[in-house]
Amino acid sequence: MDLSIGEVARRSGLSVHALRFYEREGLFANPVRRLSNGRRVYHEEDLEWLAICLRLRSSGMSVAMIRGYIDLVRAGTGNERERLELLRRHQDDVAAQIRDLQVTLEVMREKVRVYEEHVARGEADRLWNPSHPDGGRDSAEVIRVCEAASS
Amino acid sequence: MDLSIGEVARRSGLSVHALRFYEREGLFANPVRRLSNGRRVYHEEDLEWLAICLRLRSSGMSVAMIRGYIDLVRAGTGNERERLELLRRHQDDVAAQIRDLQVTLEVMREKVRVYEEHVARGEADRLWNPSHPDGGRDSAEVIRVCEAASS
DNA sequence: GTAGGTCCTAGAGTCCTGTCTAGATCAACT
DNA sequence: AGTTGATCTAGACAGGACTCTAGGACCTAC
Repeated sequence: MDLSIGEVARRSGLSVHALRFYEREGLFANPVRRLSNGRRVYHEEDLEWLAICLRLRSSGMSVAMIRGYIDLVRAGTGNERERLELLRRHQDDVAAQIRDLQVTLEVMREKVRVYEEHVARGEADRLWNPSHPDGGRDSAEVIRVCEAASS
Repeated sequence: MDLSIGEVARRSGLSVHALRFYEREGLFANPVRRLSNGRRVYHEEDLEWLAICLRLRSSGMSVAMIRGYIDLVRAGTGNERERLELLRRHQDDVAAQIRDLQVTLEVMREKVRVYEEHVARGEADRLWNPSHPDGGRDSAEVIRVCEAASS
């Protein structure tokens, strides 16, 4: 049931360096135990916590903020409202990120649509006229087309 | 119609430092023009492009990738397929980010729900017994509760 | 007993994205 | 004339999150 740092690295996707770094930064709730020879010993629950940790990180919570949360947990009972506050703030933050990305996704879809048309038109031009003259179509126009997609 | 760097900073939300930095990094499609005294002159279309730029940045496209795109644009017609490829990749990337954040949001909601219950229970305990004894409820349990929310 | 693989620590290095500083120029008020 | 405020350049500095290095220990297998 004991896991070595290499094992945890393999299963969590973090590097052993990152695991030691996270430990130094105080991101483990229960301090990592050691064998008599100094080697770290992890358990399944550490992997579970790491999975959450990675989710928090990938959703934009900084290492410092995660430590803030863990510090509260370590402080024991009595600060649950604070933890809840922190979690709620991050929840709101994630929701805001999603909204923003959805707008961006629409912008990207529109830009891609415009470019697809442009490329299709280019292909058509080429079919008609294999020497594909530039005919006044320059990069400035394309940029304008791109910008139009954002409005 | 001409805009100073300060004006653009104010309206774009970027700092003047960042604007000069973006220029050095080649993020402007049409090179920024100068007055005879060396000061930069911007126009509305620069602001429009900056708005897109900020969207690309905030959706995780690196400065280097944006430059890659702009380099294609500057190279003129003929590489539209490449640009389209690049835009599509980012579109997919944004879609993936949204999916991931939606999972995270669910996890957060669950954690918040569990904590709300926990806090409510704590309040109830306190009502029953104002000296709020710890009664075996320690931080380890809370962590386990948190982790449970992620499975 | 020695080669290979995993691990340890402390601390240096890297990459990205800005941000800030110093010293100079220029235009506009007072 | 002097002060203020915006701008310029080149380059130093910063912060976040790793990533890597050096030098050493330890275990296993051949």
